[in-house]
Amino acid sequence: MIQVTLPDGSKREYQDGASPLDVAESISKSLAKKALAAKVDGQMWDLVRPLEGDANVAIITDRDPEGLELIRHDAAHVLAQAVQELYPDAQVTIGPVIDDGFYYDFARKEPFSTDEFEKIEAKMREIVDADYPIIREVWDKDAAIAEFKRIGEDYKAQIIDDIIPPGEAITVYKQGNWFDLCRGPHLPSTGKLPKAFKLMKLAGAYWRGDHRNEMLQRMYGTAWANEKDLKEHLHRLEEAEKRDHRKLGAQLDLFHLDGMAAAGSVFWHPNGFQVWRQIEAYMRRRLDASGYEEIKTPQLMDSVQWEKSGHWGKYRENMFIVPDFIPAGDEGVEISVPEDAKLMALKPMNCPAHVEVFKSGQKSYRDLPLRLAEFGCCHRNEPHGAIHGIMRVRQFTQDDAHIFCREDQIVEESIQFCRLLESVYRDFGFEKIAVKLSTRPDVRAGDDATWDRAEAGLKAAVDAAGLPCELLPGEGAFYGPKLEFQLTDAIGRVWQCGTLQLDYVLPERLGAEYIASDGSKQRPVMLHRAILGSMERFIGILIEEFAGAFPIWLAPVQVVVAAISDDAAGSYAEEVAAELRKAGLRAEVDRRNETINYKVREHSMQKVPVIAVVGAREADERKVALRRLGSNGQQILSLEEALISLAEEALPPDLKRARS
RNA sequence: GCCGGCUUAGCUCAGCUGGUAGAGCAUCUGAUUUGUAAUCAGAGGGUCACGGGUUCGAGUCCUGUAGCCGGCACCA
Repeated sequence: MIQVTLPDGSKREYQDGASPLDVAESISKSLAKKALAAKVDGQMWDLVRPLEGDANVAIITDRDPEGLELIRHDAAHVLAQAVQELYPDAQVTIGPVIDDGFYYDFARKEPFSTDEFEKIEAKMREIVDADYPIIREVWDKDAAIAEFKRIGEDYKAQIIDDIIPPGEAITVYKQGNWFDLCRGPHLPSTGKLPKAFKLMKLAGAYWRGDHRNEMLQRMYGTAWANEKDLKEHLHRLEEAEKRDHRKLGAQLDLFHLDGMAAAGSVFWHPNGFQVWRQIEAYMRRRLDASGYEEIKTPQLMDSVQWEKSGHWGKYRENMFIVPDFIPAGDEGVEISVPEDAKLMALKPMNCPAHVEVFKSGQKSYRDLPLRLAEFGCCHRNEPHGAIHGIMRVRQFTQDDAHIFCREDQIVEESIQFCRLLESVYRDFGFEKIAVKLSTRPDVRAGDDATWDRAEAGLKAAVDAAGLPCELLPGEGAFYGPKLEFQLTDAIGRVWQCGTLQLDYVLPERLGAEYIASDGSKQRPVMLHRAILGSMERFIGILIEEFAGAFPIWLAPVQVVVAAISDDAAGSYAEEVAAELRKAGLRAEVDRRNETINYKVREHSMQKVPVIAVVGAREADERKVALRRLGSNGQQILSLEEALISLAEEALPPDLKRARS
């Protein structure tokens, strides 16, 4: 007999060899029906796999997150089986579960087409209807390799060969006459897979994620416990698409991109640049209040400078190189660069220039920490496939700063930085910030004691700011550990925004030093840090976060004064707008010959936070009718009241705080 | 950079199996002077991304290039 403890703490006895399904059946018929798998002593377990002794058993259904994961994993297997039945020349590789679904990578000469999805989905449904039992088998490693090779599945054979230690057994799951290497667990049979799945897209993916390997064909799918959840998911995707910053950028006339004229660079329009200016002004105030000094450094620097910093050797491919010579002035004459022309490079980052500023003149320990900030415009020649809207561009402006300090100041500076960052993000409305701490890589500069201190310092800093933090062991830069602060776009893609990196190497390479209290020359430590990351990316994320409806302090146009008829209220509308501008608001007038319905609709779609409607009545009584974006009521105020309350409302969050 | 897809008016898109382009919105003009999400009418606007080919004839078929989109790789 074995004793099973259920999640509620109750204990039951079963025959030896009983499975979780027996446990479920003994509890209730309906539970047995809903059961997908089990958790045995915290480990996922097939429903019909016999228990191996006394255990804690929890039955997993599609209500559990683990259940949904099982469904998606099985959907991947069913997809693979379907594809192989339809296309016997396709080889299977891997097919994991991802957020909202799964994918499967196939090797096949001929490209798949999304036109074939319908056929594949139909075959998948057939496999579900066939209700093949999914059977777990334990195979010997060498036998498994031989078998997968025999049936022509070279990728599978290679996976087994590479990841399974010699002598260890592997598990194979069979459904019908199809089988796959898999750790499991799985549903008891294919009939248990809800048909709430859908193939979503095709993509290329390198075998084992290495660009030197051949490219496989990846099929992405989504799978849910029921039709309703699937529908909701698809609806969410549709809604998210409407928030795409590229779409809204055009609709709200914020910016445009032109891949022909300037691939990867943004043409900011008045509306978009107004948002930029508000953000920049806000950041300046925050930096000024936090002991930073703003500088401006050269866009182009001599290649010699980049050689010294080490970028020329390692990152030259990503830099824009500009030969320093005077080309022939005549039209039609082909330009040839003289061989002895000096080379310059557009800066891909600001650090070396900031070190130059630090180095000019003598620095004393009394000057530290020295915090040099710059809205630095950088150029990086990114691979063309990497460019994405305004999120990943080739010209971008970092809200960059470098803190030069003594080693014993690192922790305090890091804490201050994390607190500042947290407060800034909160002002922009971001509550959830993903923080990653990347620690020492295998190949690194500096001794372990220094790394210990540096890593502990960064950890202490995130803790002090009250931010949860995930460790990424081995992911740090070779010169120091780093913190990354990530935000998520409308469809769940994660973007790095803020960063804090410790650097002992660059001050050394470029010979930065200060005079210590004992008169000796010392190396400062350098903290690279950015809060927004890049203006472009951050604005892109803001657009998606707010679906284009910026909070009033950021909105390009804060108030539109719409006249009901030009004859009756046109000049009063001008007067109201002038007063609003005097009160510091960004206001526009709409006295076009259009109906008020039309104007309200248009400015609402342009996501203007406040529409001030004025007609004959308002002009007579010197009032305004305010209509807020997203509500259809109106608020009638005297002009004076409106000016005071709107000016207060439109104040940036930091200035609002300073008031109270 | 790699795999796949896409590219028709300022924008969103039609254009069947090849017979030299069409709608809505926007723009302009006129009428209307309007009370909270589209007033009516008229007009202008396209080398169908670009280059080459097949064909009597190409937006449509083939091919090359570029850009964009979705992933992958990259992201100091």
